[in-house]
Amino acid sequence: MAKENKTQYAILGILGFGPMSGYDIKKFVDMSIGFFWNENFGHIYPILNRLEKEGLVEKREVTPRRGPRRNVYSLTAAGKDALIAWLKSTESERAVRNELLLRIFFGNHLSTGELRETLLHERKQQEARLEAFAEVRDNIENKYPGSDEEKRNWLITLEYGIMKSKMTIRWVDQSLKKLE
Amino acid sequence: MAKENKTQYAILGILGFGPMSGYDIKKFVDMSIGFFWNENFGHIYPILNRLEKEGLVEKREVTPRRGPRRNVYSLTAAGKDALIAWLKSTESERAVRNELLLRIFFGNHLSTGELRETLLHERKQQEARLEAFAEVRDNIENKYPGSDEEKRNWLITLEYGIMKSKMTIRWVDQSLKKLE
DNA sequence: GCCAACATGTAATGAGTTACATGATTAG
DNA sequence: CTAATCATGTAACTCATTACATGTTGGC
Repeated sequence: MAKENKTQYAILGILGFGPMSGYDIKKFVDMSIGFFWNENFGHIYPILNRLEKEGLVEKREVTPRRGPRRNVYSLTAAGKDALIAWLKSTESERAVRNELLLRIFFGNHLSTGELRETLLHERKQQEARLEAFAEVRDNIENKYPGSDEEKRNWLITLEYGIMKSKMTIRWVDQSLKKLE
Repeated sequence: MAKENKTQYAILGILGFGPMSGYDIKKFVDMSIGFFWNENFGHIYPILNRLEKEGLVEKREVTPRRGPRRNVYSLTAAGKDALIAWLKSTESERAVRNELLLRIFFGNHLSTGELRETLLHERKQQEARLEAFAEVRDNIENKYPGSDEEKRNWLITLEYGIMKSKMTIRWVDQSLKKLE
């Protein structure tokens, strides 16, 4: 089990909510944690295969009378152990890279107007995110059938997103003042 | 010029402050923008070579009477153009991945105590960052010989770091309350 | 009939990290 | 003398993205 591969932990964690196909996993990511996590098929399918070989997930082929065949995966006991081990570990993220800050840092090559545009573009994006968060909250509170604990944890991650967007907007506004 | 490669833009931007060796570039990153950007030699040297072939930077070999030989690179006109084109562009970052939030989202596999530990560990890290920022500010205000404009932009990026750490600490505290 | 959504997979490529290899100089 | 810092580079590897290939089903 390659330690640095984060996709595998995301997959194990998502299978912790119940058996799913690779296709389902991608949908799950996009619809619930898409605002702070991304995955793609070209990575999900090979890793599901590897996890199966390692005995961390179990494959069951489902061939319905109608519709294409699906591979439904579920967590094994070993898979749950691996998931929990990672959850308890406190390795920090290795790559710290903020492209926006890099652009600002090199901003002396731009005019003040162009720098303002860069900041305002970011502001717009954060405002759009804030609007999207309303929909996520609606999903959690009304459409999601999980336990209170699961909802609480989801809301905590959502709150992080909201606070970060609001903070970024505040930062843009005070930075624009500094450019005057 | 491969579009997705961010290291190349970081290198061009840093050479915008003056001619430097690959070694200098790494030091520069670590000492100034290390809190939001990272680079390593295994990537810097090959990319400097490629940028030279593409005519975006110019190499000058310096062999001092004492000390090892150095390759000092400087921005060409084409290099500056490429830098400015990237600065003006507004492609957003592709990979959005927050490992801490992923752990929280899967937190139903941990006890409340273990979840609290995860949050408190993050809180400690952010407090350490806040202390480190004091040193960065000192660097900017007292040791850095650049223009006022350069200092202002640097301080703006620093302020982002400070606000984000403070926000994260607030988020941890209110999340801990939700776990009670 | 056609497009969107369902469903799985591979191949090519690129980005970035880590380990390794080499050698000079300086400070303690 | 030895450790740290200066200085450059390559090789092996992993992670992730994108494009491609293939086929089904349901709705308009």
